Amino acid sequence: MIIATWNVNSLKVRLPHLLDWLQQRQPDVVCLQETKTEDAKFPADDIRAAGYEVAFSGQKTYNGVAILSKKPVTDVQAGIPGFADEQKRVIAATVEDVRIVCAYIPNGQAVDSEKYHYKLGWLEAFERWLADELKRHAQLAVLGDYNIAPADEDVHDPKAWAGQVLVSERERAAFQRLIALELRDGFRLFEQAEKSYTWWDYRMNAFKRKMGMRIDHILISPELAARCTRCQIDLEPRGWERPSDHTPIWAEFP
DNA sequence: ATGGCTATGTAGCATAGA
Repeated sequence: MIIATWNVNSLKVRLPHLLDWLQQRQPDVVCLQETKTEDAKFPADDIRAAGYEVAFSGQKTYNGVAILSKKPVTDVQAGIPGFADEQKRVIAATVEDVRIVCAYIPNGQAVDSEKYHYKLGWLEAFERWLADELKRHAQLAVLGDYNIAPADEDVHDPKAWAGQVLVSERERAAFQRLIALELRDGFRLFEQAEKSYTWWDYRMNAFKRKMGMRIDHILISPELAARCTRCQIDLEPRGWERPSDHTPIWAEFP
């Protein structure tokens, strides 16, 4: 089984890229973020025609998440239980024996802004919920755009970014609390190339200049980690015409 | 270099992303 995550930055614009990538990579499960599409306009028929079941929770203009799966999905849950949030940032579903959580964690805008505090509160609720999910599901995978670069090696210019949103202490501490629940950073289970990133700014040729950040992650429970044989960032779609600013990352469980 | 790009909603720019 291959599970993947990709912030598509508008599913409407990126649908051709998504369909090409599904055809090429043949992932079993794909988590999408920033679909920016209300449910009534979700392109479910195109995705089903490509051989995937799909569960989605979206809104106009902002946010929006979806889970695609070749196998049937059950127990679909949108949003964090008990946490009131207008923004469509989470959907979870079970595929075979694996619990999949797809998350678009808030950006936070700037340290100590209103949105930053929303991000920290959101992460607190997320952590509480995941602790509960871990008790119920031995095989748990939490995929998505975390909007946190966990360590300096995940940042192209750590000095320039020091203390800023995406790398600030409080955000990284929140990320480490997820790890402390007994979730592993799938990407770091394996040796990886230096300057491995999942997001590059559209401006200033950042992708070509390798000026990126690793902010999209696949966190997995110990039982899944024991089964994981590979975890890779797929750079190819970021080089396509009119790309998302994020590129997919996937993990394999034979 | 406090800009630089892209997407959306909506009709000339504002907001948001990261």
